[in-house]
Amino acid sequence: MGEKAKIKKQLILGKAREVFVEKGYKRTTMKDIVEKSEISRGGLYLYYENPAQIFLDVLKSDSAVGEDSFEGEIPEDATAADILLMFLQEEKKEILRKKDSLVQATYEYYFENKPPKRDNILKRDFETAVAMLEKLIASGVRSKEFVCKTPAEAARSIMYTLEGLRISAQTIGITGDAIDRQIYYILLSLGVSEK
Amino acid sequence: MGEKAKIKKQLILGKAREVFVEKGYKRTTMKDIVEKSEISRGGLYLYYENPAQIFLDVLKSDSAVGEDSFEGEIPEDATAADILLMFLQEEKKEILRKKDSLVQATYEYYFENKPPKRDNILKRDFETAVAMLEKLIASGVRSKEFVCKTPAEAARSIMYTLEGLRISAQTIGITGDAIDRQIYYILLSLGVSEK
Amino acid sequence: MGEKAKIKKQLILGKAREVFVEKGYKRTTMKDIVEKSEISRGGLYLYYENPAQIFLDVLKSDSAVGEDSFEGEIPEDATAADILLMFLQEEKKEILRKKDSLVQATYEYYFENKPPKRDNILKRDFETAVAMLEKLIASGVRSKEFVCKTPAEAARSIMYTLEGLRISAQTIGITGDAIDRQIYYILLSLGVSEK
Amino acid sequence: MGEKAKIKKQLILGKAREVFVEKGYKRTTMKDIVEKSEISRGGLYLYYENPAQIFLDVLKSDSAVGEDSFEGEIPEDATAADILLMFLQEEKKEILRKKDSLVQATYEYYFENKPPKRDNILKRDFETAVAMLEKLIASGVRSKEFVCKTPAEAARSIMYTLEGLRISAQTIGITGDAIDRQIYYILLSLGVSEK
DNA sequence: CATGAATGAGAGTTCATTCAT
DNA sequence: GATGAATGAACTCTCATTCAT
Repeated sequence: MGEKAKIKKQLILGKAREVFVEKGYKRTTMKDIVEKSEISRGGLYLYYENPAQIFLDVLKSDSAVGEDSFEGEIPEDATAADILLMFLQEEKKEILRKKDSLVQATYEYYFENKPPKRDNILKRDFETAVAMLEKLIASGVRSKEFVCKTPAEAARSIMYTLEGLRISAQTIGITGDAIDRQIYYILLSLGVSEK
Repeated sequence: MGEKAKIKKQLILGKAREVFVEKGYKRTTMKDIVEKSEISRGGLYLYYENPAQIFLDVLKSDSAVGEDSFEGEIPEDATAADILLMFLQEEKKEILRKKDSLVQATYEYYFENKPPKRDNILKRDFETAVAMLEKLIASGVRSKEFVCKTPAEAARSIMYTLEGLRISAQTIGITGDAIDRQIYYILLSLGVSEK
Repeated sequence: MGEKAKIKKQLILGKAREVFVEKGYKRTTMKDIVEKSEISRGGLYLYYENPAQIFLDVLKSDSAVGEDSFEGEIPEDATAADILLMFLQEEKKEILRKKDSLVQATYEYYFENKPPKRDNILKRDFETAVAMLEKLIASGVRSKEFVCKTPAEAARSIMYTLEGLRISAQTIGITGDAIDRQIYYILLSLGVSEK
Repeated sequence: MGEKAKIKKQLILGKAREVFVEKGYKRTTMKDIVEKSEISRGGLYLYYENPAQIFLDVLKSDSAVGEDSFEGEIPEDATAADILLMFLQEEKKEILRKKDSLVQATYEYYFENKPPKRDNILKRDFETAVAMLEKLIASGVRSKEFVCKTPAEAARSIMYTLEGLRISAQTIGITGDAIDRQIYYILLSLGVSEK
């Protein structure tokens, strides 16, 4: 029944995700998930021992989804600057998308459950993105599109800026324009002049 | 009366701050604050109606403290780059300081209590810092220390990066070295070469 | 499930009734009911959201009980005066019965929860009794037992008098004799002379 | 300082009355009275040991007011029927007057604090009114206005009816018309035909 | 006498978790 | 495996009452 269990878990996860998106992590109760999933109270415990476990699984499945969603859409002849711009604009959309976002819940979760070093999905995703950006920048430097002595730090800087924008969107609020200006500044810092 | 009440509020605030630092915002209960403050259950309600009110006051008093703490220490002959570096290193210390930090609680609070536009202390502090940095950068440009076409965006970029580092410290963890490298990259972006 | 729930509700209702009888409406706490019912604190909330809901259900079940309890006992050959007397003496018993009476709690409930027009059980019961009395008096008039030009008002007058006796029993106290004298006066007013 | 104390008590009583009228007996808290009276929390306890004592005093002062308020207004040449009608119409007004009425609070008080036999103000007032009515009816009988064999019971019947109307006004609601019809029925029962 | 800050018992309510069926 | 009724600890908040000033 490992098969059946997986299907059930998927079902729970999907519904739980909706709840987490809507209410964040802390405000979500087992009851909420039980009601959304149309599963029995006891049934939930057959698959998950506590709310944290559920959330972690939601996060995992989300992380898996995010990975390949980007790659496919890149045109053959795209320049490094094109790709970077695409990436940043994708991030912009996600930052502005308040609804249907796990951002808040994720932060909340990590506030409560301090980094278990390994198995820190957030960190893995972050590092993956950094590595990708670094390669991209390095390639842009090679093709003379970018000017950058430290692609590794540039990549990290971009990621921290995005992270800063993301959290700011949740707390102090942020406009699309403000993000655009930051995107512009990032490209500027890499020596890209015209837009 | 008003005087005494203020003193009592200060006392409660101090203790409440400790609790918020330790447990974050959501996990903190009135009971926690009551116990720490060595005040009676009902007594707390004489001064504050709910945890949100207490937290906001803690935040306010913290914001007030932060404001003037920096100014005094700047040497007369400090260059713009010196000052910027000092500011960034101050921030570094604060980012790394897990204990005695309200960061987490603050984010949690703003997750729950969405932007009251005005009176958003976080935003006000952010904008104040941006304005200060912008002036600093502009002055650095004038003195030929910095190269920067868009001081406003540069200032914001620095602030978003710091915000990204701050939240990362709470979620995926971060080292002092990593922050140093970002500081270095910021200066680099402003055209400062030797360190 | 629905079946079991109903049985449990009945059980709670029975115990809650005891508490309401003993302590009235306002002084009754959820805790009281919980303790009497030998149910858990949270358990009660599975069936009822607040004390008002419980009380209303107690009232409903009581109202249902009262309805048919009277009819069956009337002898075939009873005259209108006989029946009226029987009714009044039944009421007398109830008025004097301090213990096992929901009267006080009922009044208290309706003080707090002002007339929801429909669904006002008290009113419904009152009007039902008025209608019954009116028919009875009219029939008595036809059979020359009673003299009454306004059976509708006579019926209401009887009911208001009973209500007055009932509340007086709870506040200023009342004796069986006093009620008897009022019963006598009622019959007298309807032109019934010998007793 | 017995004099000063009395003045203070009067002040408290007046304000407390307002609160009791507005919120009833049980829902009224010491806090409410303190706030309305603009007296200190501790100060209240200097004069009254508990809410019951305050209410009883309010009731007493009210009872004193009611006593003489009626007598003065009777015209010299009024017949017994005139006076009775005046009395009943006065009562009607009071019954309909939901606001500015201590009725509910009074019932609530007597529910909680069972009749101390002596010193039952409610009873005393009731009996006073009964005695007055009895005299009135007897006088009416002598002047051939009324037909009544048992003025004592007639008087009591009127009072119970009024009591019934009063409580009904608070629970199931009642219209002015309905009261009028009862007044009409009372007069009819006393053999008064034209109105 | 008078004050009002402080107390603490106790009310209502919620929720993660268990366990008999 | 699956259910959902039941549990009880924990939380928020209120209020009569006290007592140092």
